[in-house]
Amino acid sequence: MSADTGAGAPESRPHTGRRRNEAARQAILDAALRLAGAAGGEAVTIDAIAKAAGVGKQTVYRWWPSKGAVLLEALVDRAGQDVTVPEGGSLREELSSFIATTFEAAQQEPAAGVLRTLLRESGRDPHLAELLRSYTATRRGVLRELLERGRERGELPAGVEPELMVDQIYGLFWYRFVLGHGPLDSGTAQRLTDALLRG
Amino acid sequence: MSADTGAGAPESRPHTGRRRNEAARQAILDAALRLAGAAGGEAVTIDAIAKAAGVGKQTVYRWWPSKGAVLLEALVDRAGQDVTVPEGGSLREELSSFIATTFEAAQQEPAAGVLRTLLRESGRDPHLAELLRSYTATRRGVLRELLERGRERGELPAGVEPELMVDQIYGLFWYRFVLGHGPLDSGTAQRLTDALLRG
Amino acid sequence: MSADTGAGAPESRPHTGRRRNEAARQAILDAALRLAGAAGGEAVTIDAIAKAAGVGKQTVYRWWPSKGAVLLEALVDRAGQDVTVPEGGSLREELSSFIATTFEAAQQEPAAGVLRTLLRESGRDPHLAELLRSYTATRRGVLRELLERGRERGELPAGVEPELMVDQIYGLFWYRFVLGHGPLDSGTAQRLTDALLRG
Amino acid sequence: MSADTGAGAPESRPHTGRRRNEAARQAILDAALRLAGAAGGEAVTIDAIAKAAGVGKQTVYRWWPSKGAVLLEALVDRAGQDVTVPEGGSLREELSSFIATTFEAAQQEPAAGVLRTLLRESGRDPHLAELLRSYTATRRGVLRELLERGRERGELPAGVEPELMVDQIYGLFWYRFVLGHGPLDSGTAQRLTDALLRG
DNA sequence: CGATAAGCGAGACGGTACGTCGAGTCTTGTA
DNA sequence: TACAAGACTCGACGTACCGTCTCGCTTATCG
Repeated sequence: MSADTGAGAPESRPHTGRRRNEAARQAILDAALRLAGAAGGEAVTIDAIAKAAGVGKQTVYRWWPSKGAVLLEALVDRAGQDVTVPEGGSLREELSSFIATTFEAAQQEPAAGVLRTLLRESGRDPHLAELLRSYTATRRGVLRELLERGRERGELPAGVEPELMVDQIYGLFWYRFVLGHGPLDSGTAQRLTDALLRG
Repeated sequence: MSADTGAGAPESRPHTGRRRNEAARQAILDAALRLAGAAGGEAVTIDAIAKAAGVGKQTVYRWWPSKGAVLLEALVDRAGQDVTVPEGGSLREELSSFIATTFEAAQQEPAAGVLRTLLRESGRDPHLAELLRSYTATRRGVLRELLERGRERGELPAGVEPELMVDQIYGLFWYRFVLGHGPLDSGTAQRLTDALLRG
Repeated sequence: MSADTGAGAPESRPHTGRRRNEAARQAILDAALRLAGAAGGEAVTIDAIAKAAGVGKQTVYRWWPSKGAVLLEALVDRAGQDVTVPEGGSLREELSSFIATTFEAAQQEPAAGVLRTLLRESGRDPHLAELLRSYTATRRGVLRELLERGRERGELPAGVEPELMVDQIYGLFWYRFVLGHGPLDSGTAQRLTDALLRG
Repeated sequence: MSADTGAGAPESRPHTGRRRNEAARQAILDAALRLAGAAGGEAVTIDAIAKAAGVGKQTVYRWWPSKGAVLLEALVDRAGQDVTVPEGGSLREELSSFIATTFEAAQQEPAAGVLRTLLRESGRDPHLAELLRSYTATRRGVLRELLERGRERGELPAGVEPELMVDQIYGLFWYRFVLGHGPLDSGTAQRLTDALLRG
């Protein structure tokens, strides 16, 4: 996400100069998460993040192209791992559990605030939109694998397309998350699962 | 949407002074639509709309609370009526047609640009978020009625919740519309319909 | 200096929109003078001027191209008029008095601070350099007229060039003002006058 | 000018580690001169000098307190020696020649650019202002000696103060050099000499 | 009719955040 | 210990929009 993670090629000039300050990176991500979570959707400015992290604004811009990129990395680093893929049950159980966990995790701060801010910023910032696209693709991939495993076990109704199912699930999630007109609780997760696996 | 010019309450002083300039209203809506459609996601500022409409900024603020409210009204006035509810077929036919029409209508300019801009602005502007909430509620209502009519005709599988179905449909639509990772064509509409009515 | 001073041509569209706020203009000039005088040569930032004047930064930039332009206008408006041209004496008396007054006026705050800041900024800002050039040209013109009047009365030694004399006077002034290695008092003014009129 | 590398005091540890790289010093001075001369008044940043010299920024700061100090040393080392004091003529001849040479030398690149940059920076940098003060004091000293030798030969008019004459000469020079409103040629040098020695 | 009350185009106003630039300092690995 | 490289904190820069507030003018309605 941030600096060159891959590289690998030892290009003769391995590195010169001062290294990236990992403490600063952590402080920035912490501050971003804290502000986005606390403000719950309020305006989170780069100046505020930098000040809260005790860091120069330039240090933020040096490593991230935009506010949203910071938040996305913060989300992935900090709040991303709490949706673990359930294993060892029927597809119905696994799917229902996965959906319920996703719903719950996304609605707790600071994740909820971060998601809202990400959505807001992605409208302005094409680069973030791209990052968000690949982030969601990853998430869809996880869910899709869960479904594929179910299909291999013969638990998926005939004629069902995993691709479409995945988008129905995440689509409903985002739709309700943004508009807030309906609940995102475990009951909903259960009913959605039933509807999807019906037939 | 805009301020009620009617003033239904029979106050002692019903109206004095110059009336609202309808031409200006049209020019503003036109300009908003044009900019949002053309830029296709670019920044649409109030200054730009006012200038493009040959209008003072105050004239915009006098009648609409925010940029987004202008766009929403433009959408409803101009690009809203092309999703007509199909009647006189099986539920499967009606639903598939409705979804396909919705998909298609939303992907043509200027509607697509306007929708994108609305989404973007709704993140910043709580007032617009509210408007958008009620706008989408209206749309959901239309779809829901279609489903209810189908249920009355006994065409809905048992145990199906229209509320959830509606959100699966619009959820998938927005999810793909925003991220653009999958198609929103008539084939998708058909497969989605099949999946929903399965069982 | 600031807004359209000349114009004159009534161009059919005399004016539209809100007028320039004269109070803001005064507040900005006051603040600039105060800061430049108090700091005595310290960094005077646009932000500081705007804040001190209770004005948005944009209002400064709307009317002046740079910090220095503000200061120059402040100088001309406020601190410019205290060097009055003496009349009704011998050239020697007039000149000596003019020089002494110039020396004295320039060394009092806020004028001194403003002059120093102007000099400093003119190095960075070509536009200000131009303004400063024309400002100093005006000042030279005044002194030159004084000399010409003396010449007409036959009080100027033969073979003397007023142009050169003017630059000797102002040159010495700026040289000592900037470097501070010698006094700029009435004694110096007297001796300089004597040296120039000798022969 | 730069840090005394000598370390004359016989401490127990006269020197440890790597010695100063003379090539780097030369490269820095070269680069500074080149940039100041080429840009002719443009912004000369420390980063730019360091990069142009193929040197780390720290190496500049290790040996010079500021950008201006670099430039001043460059000026003294490279462009300073071309104003030789003429000897063996009448005071009038010597003075006229000295002034003309000064005028000419200062107007050629890179000296002119360096002088302008020095002047500009001295406004920001108090340390440089001090250096510049002592540099100009040296120059004044040279000119003053020339005048004193003339006085001893009885070539100076009675009642003339060398101190004032020196400042009239250098004052006029800087004044015209900065503002550029009048020529600094040999004719001017001649007329200035005549004016100063009149009487 | 005049008085009063809007609406209008224009644009200046106080603010807030932006993303960039340069300064001087600090931290690497290498020489 | 100096050096090239380059990351760091800091502070000012000039710009972009925001939503509000005058201006002078143009319509309308009312007494």
